Amino acid sequence: MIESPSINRRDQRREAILKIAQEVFLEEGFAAASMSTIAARLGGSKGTLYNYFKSKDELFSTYIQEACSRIAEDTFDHALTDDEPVEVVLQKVGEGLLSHIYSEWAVSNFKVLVAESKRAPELARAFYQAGPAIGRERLAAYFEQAARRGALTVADFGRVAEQFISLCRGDTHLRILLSLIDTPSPEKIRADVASAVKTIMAAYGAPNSDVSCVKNT
Amino acid sequence: MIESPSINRRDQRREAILKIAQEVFLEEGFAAASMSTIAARLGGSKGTLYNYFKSKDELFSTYIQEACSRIAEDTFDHALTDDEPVEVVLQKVGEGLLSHIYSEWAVSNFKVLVAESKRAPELARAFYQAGPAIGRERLAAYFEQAARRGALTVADFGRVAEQFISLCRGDTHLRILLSLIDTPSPEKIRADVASAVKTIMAAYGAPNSDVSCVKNT
Amino acid sequence: MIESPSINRRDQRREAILKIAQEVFLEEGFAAASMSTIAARLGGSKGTLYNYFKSKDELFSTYIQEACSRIAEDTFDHALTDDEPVEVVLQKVGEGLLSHIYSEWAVSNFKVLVAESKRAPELARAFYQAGPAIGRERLAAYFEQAARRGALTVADFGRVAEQFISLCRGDTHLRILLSLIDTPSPEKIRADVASAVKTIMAAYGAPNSDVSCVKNT
Amino acid sequence: MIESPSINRRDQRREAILKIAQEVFLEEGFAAASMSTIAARLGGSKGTLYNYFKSKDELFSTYIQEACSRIAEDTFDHALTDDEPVEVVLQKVGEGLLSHIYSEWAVSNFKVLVAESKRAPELARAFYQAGPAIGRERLAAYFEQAARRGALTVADFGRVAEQFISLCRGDTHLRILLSLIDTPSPEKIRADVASAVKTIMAAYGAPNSDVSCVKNT
DNA sequence: GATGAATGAGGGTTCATTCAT
DNA sequence: AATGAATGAACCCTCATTCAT
Repeated sequence: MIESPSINRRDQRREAILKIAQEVFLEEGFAAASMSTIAARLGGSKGTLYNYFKSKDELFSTYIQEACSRIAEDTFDHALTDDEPVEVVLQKVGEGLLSHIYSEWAVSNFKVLVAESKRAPELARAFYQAGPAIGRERLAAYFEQAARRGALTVADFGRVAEQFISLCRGDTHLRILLSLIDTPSPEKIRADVASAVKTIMAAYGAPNSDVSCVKNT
Repeated sequence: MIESPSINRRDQRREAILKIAQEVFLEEGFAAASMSTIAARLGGSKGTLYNYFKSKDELFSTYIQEACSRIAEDTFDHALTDDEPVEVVLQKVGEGLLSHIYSEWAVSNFKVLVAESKRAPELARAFYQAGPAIGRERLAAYFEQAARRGALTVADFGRVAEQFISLCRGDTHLRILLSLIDTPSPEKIRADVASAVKTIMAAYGAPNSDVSCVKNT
Repeated sequence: MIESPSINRRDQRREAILKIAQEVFLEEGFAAASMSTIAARLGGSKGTLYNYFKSKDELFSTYIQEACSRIAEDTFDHALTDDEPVEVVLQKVGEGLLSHIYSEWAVSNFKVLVAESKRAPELARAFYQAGPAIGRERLAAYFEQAARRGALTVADFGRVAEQFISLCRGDTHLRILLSLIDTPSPEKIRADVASAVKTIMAAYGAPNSDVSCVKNT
Repeated sequence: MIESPSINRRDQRREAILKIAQEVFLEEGFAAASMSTIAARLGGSKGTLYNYFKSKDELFSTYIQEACSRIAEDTFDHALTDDEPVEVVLQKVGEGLLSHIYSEWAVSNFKVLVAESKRAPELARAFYQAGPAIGRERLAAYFEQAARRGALTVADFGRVAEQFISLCRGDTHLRILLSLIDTPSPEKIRADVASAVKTIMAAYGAPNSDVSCVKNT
């Protein structure tokens, strides 16, 4: 019934190592991060690291994969409801999205992935599948429903989903990646998203909808 | 009046070093690039490198700065003319823009900058100012003119410029940064831009314009 | 009278460890063999190894000593009979000897001993006493008997025994030690021994003997 | 005309490194020898070693190859003359041979080669070709000439050459390889060779020869 | 100005060994 | 008796940097 405590202990240690490793990788990037640094911060010896992970590469890739699984958490789902006007839904979704991808963790993560993408494209792919790809698909599905309801006049749902997300990110994401600005304030995020929503609605909103709002329900 | 020839020689050598350094940095990234590799490719000795650049860091930052100055080349100017319909102009501009930022050189460059942005944010800033910022300003100026002419109903020119560029990049830029895809084909670029143009025109095109095209000229 | 079963168990485990250790030492040599490898193959933990053997050195030396005791098995005795002509006896003995010292096990063993002889000469001595020395003595005793019978004209029995063995080994042993050839075929062994026998008989055979000397050929 | 002194210097340094490396390899064997040890004994840094040799393996293999070329020095040629009786020639040759292969250098060398022969059989082969193989061939050629002169009744020259060498080595070589005895005294060598010569002559000496054959015994 | 030998700190990794459980 | 996590020293190797020539 009860898991062997030793297994628990081992898992805990492993998690602790991964946590430290994540910190160091995020701070310094893969190449500059050293196993010595990680071990020192862990308060353990380098040998211990190698008891849990075969190599620096494996440690890195394990961390990335765990990170990916964390990304998939539903940034979208709870917001993607037909109960509210499209603008409202998009605003919520957009804000949630930006809050997530602008978080310090996600940004550092992304930078590391970009830096190592040539060396380890499969990690980058895993990240993309777990994150951006899923988000876009869900949003596209929402657009499809909205179009069926007549709330939007959209033909290529995937494309418009991509466009909405791109509009939300705008230049800001780029500037964050380049460390030119810090995490934007909620107000800035709200404004950027509002702007994106306005453009999308202007382009694809149902023309006869007074307030571009779904009437039913 | 005449520069001492020895100084000329020195400059030439310096340029040669920078050229090689650029190649190596682009291929391997800052951390993985080694002074030995650069010297070997140069056909010179490591000592020589240090005669021209105090350190690896200085060599890197010099290269980035030179790269930035090359970015500012007018991707936009020749296309940004009032002589053609807005859609046509935007299509041209968008294609030119994407061709540029999707070029192998620009992509590698950008990756390196992202990877090193924490270590050297001033380089990233220089890049941003020399590249994206200028492009956006010029496009904004064009939108302003177009709005004055009545060809567009745009209030915040800078914002729409940003939106247009973001729409052009879409997800593709992201996937390139992650090494998930290679440089897109001209057809793909054309289609992406066309999509962006359509959206922008749908959102901001002058309503009474039949073909959303400026009539004069 | 009866050994405690726990002690039996302990001995069995100890033997199992030695068996695995032998395999690994033979395959990889002392330096390259690691306690981790041995433990892994054993299906146990490294800690267990240290419960049975104080150190890697002790494990190694125990294995060598056990190996030595196995060497002494009578390669010679059954063949060393006065019932047959000297040539026949020598041929049999020589073939038995070479088959033994050319076996994979003996070769690997010998290589390891040579490699580690400086570090642990007492092991090498144990091996030599248990193997080559005994073999030579028995052969010398046989020569003595043969000489008494008049079948051979030998004065220094030990010397001739040594010579016969050396002739049998020839260059082949050397080449095996250097991994230049694999275990020779029985035909090759037979021929080498025949050659050695012929030389020994030519040098030491009783000239007028029609008892101890094969007539044909 | 004059070699660049810098090249000379480099070569000298390289030779110095090889010399030290040889010492360490001979003392400790390949596996146990460490680059740190070599560097320390050299009075230089590890980095320097790697400026001259790409890896420990390359350093080792270079040393072995240089050692091989040193082996080929004519142990035999000057002695292999037809001007003297066969016994005398063989005695000289045998003593020269044993002096050489029993030298501390050759013994250690051989041990190292045996230890590493699995890992690097090509080195072992190079050694064998440069040393034992050549020696045997030269001796075989001498036997052929002697047989033509009627001084010996030998059919298979190569075989007898091998036999003579094996007889010379006897058990002594084995015991040296196992570190059971030190380099034998000249007297011991002389006696061992004499014994080998006697056996060979007894077996293959021309019976009626009064020139090349010892009469007594 | 150019060289390239030399350095030494630090990289990732392995391994015999210990010890609490 | 058995485990296996932890250690830390040592391993081979790389690299930015210096300096005498």
